[in-house]
Amino acid sequence: MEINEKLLKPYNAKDTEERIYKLWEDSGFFNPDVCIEKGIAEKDAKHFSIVLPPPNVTGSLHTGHALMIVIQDIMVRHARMQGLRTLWLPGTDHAAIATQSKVEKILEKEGIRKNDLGREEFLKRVENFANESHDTIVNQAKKMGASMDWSREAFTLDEKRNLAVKTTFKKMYDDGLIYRGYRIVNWDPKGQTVISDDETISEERKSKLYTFKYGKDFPIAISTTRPETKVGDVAVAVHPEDERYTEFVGKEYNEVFCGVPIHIKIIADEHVEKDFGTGALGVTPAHSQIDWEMSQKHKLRVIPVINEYAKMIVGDERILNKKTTDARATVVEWLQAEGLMEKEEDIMQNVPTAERTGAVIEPLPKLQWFIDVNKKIKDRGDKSLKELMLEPVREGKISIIPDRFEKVYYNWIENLRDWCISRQIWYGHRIPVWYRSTPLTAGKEEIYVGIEAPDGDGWIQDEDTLDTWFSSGLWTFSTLGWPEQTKDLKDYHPTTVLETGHDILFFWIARMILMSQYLIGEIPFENVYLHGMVRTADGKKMSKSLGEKAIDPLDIIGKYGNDALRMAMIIGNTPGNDLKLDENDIRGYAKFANKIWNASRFVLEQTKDLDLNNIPSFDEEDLKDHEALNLLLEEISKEMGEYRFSIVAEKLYHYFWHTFADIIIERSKKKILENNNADSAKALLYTQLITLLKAMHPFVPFITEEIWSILPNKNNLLMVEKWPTKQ
RNA sequence: GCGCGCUUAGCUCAGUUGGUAGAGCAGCGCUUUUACACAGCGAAGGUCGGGGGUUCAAAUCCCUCAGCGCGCACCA
Repeated sequence: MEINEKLLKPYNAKDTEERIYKLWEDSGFFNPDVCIEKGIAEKDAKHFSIVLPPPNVTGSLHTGHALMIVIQDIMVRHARMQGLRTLWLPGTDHAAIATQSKVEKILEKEGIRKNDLGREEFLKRVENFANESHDTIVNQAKKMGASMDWSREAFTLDEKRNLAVKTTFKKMYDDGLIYRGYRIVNWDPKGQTVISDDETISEERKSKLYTFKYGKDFPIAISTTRPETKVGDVAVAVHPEDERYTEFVGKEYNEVFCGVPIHIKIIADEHVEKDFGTGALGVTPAHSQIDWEMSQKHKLRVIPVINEYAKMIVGDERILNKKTTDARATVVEWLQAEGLMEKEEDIMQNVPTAERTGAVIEPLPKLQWFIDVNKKIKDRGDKSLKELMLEPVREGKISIIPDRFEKVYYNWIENLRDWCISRQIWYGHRIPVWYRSTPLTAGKEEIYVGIEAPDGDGWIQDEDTLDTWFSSGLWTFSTLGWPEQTKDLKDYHPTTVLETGHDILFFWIARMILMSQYLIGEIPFENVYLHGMVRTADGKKMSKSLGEKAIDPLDIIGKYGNDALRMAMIIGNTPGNDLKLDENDIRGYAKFANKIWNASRFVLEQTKDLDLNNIPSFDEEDLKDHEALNLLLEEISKEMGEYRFSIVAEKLYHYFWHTFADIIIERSKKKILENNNADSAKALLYTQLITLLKAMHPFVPFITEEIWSILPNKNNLLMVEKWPTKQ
């Protein structure tokens, strides 16, 4: 047999990778049905399934996505080689707010506002953008070598997922878990929508704490950072045990605050901290969460004074229609002029901002849809959603890697409040609720909740859409066909591993556990593997705002090859810890690919006359190395099962280079040249190469598959060979 | 305020039941030997953040302090 001429040239990752991916894709082996049909996996083999955390259709994939694809592809390829029924299900996320605001920004450049277009036309634009992003993403994922079953691809906003969403909404509504309520919510004045608690980020900012009285004769001074909201005050709260103020509790006062008449009652409430400011708190029920709660308890009036654009809606020309920040300056001036201001001090304050738009959150009272996380659910053993989320992790049915995140998870659930799910944006799953008020309903509104629009005239559907995480929460089973009881659902759920970044533990993982436990009464996944954030060499979080410093995964792949990027992302990267990605490392692992290529060339040249049907036995020296590799296989097989990919990759790297290439190949040269146990040496070269190609395949799939394709007596693709065990 | 993580060779990081410190990259020296100069070989480099404790033995367990990072809560 002649040496394949490919081997005579240096390894060219760029040319090879595209060809190899096509080979895999055409083989159909990404689809477990094909694997079963062709005898790669047994029909009754254990399943191994992963749903891809769907990338947002907001553009393209970044290094974070590349990392997630690499880790999952390693798991999936390893499982497939073990003969498991292996499914990796891809998809994309409509990412409601993120995508809509992206398109709004693009339109803005053309001078178009979404209201100019109208809902329908705007949504068309968003869908076009989403489709383009989707195509880019799929293309990129393929370039990254992802062995996903594209035939099962899903989208969080396609028809099937929409049915899942509506079915869920209706069931939750019927069970009394979804309700409509008027209360203080996080309003994003820039995004013009409500957002959930988890979508806010608190930012530390310098701020001024003002201490003053409402009027000259008012007995108590209060402290606040937002004097402009005081036109909506209805009470002053003091601690019940604060002796300074006991005599005033229960008294009521009329004042005119910066031109606005206000009526203030002095109340006692344990929420108040005696030591903060003056120990007295002006209660603004419409614009503060805590004040709202106090107002409910003490039966106080709620007076909204700020609107959705963060502008004042009360007062005279000095403050009316002014932005809150401008109104604040006016009120401060007025307080100073009136001699009411007692103190102005600089403080550091944590201000909640919107995760997506960066705008300062304006707490506003609004009528929104919520999920009740505390209500006991009858057909779930009288447990609440909170308990359903907590239980499987506590009982070890779901294990989180690294396990320190279990504590974080518990802590989040303990502090969890009802989940606000309605959003005032256009792109997303429209809330399946219809309203009607007719003379017959006597001014009261009729409500209909259902999968389809109700019969009859006059019904108007809720304008709002659902929080994007509502549909994401269904992902492990909506992708498998639920609410239909499909074969896939039976075959692949609960999924084996959920692999994602630790930053979406609450957003997504918790919501998936909630939905799965509630809707189908089982866990969504057995294991959660959390990777860290990808950072640049100087420690910055990799993101587009970094511009040139951010590494584009496709650039890197073009330059050094996918296999090199994979090794750089896996070695030295442990779950939960951030990864600093340095181009130098990637360059280093490109050398490794080259080493594999050259060593393989040598082995294939030396063993071309080897009788593969009758491989000679090893001499004593070679037998030792044969057994050393067996030992290594034993170790790494165990470590693969423990998700210790960094260790495995490093061991394989080290063994291939410093044992196989440095020692075994070097020794074989001498033996073959001197014709001293040359057969044994050749046998060892060949068997070790075969074994190492298999073991390395999940980590460096392209180059190993390419070398495999050159081997004389292969019967199939390397990707479906059996994972090597002791021989 | 509560909690978590990190601190190991110049840089980036491994180090899972405690048993004489590991890898990659960079740097240094030598070698163009026919798989590979996208290489090989060799040497150098660390009181494992400080202090204390448990132990025959601690990077590893416990306490404490410090620096950095993160999460949650508060946010008048």
